[in-house]
Amino acid sequence: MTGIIELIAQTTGCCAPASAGLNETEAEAMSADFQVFAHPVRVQLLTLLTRSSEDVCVCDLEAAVAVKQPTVSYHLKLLREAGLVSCERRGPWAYYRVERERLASLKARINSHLDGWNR
Amino acid sequence: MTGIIELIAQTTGCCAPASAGLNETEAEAMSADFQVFAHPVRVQLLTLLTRSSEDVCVCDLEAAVAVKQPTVSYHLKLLREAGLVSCERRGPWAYYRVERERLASLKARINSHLDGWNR
DNA sequence: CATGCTTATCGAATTAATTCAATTCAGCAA
DNA sequence: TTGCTGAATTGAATTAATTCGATAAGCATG
Repeated sequence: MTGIIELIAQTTGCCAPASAGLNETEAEAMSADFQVFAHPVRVQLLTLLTRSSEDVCVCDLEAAVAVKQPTVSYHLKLLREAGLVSCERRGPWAYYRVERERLASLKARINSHLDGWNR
Repeated sequence: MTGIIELIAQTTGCCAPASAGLNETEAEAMSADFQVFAHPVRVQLLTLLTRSSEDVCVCDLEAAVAVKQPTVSYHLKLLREAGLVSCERRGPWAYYRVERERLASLKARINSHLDGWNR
């Protein structure tokens, strides 16, 4: 027997039963993964860090981007909270490095998100 | 002979010459690619569209997400401007579809961004 | 322990992104 | 035309993200 939804769909001439969607929580998790890379300064910082085999001093990071020190610190904090970088103090300086494992798993997750859009 | 920059670096005890960074324009282009997917509603819409072999009526898209019609329209516009979807009017309805080629090339671009962070 | 240096945090302002009621526009039917 | 329906746009408000001056916290040196 035909359900109400389908009947309505027939009546209105549009709107098929229900769609194979993503629930909001999944979608939020996915978009959050992309968010991390959705700002040029974070992209620059991450690029710099991944390209360096040594830990990088914050002053070098600051020198490489076009924003002031507190802003660099802010973006580094976001990257830290995302688990993508970690830091260590050596004397008055702070040295940052990429957490390559964590970055790799985020990349893997993003790849699987992208794969989900193959068809 | 040693340049001023290096001298200063030596003096301060930190800050190496210059770093293998990304220029701002490149970084902006990269982050813009991620931006597209950085909102749950766009992720939901795109998922729905890629999973459907048929064009999808806007009313179906609206039914699948938790925002009102103008908001859906707004996000569809962004996806359209990114070239990822296109639409066609059939009578009073609008039907959307993924532009799979465009989506594929964006995905490829994102993959190459991610690859750039391998080391 | 005062000073200077580097980085993190606070707080407040600015800017950008998102949301939706109201309206407009387009297509269709009477 | 008139009225109806679905979708886009407008405009204004809200919310989120970014920015940076000022300040604090940590460390080393004299």
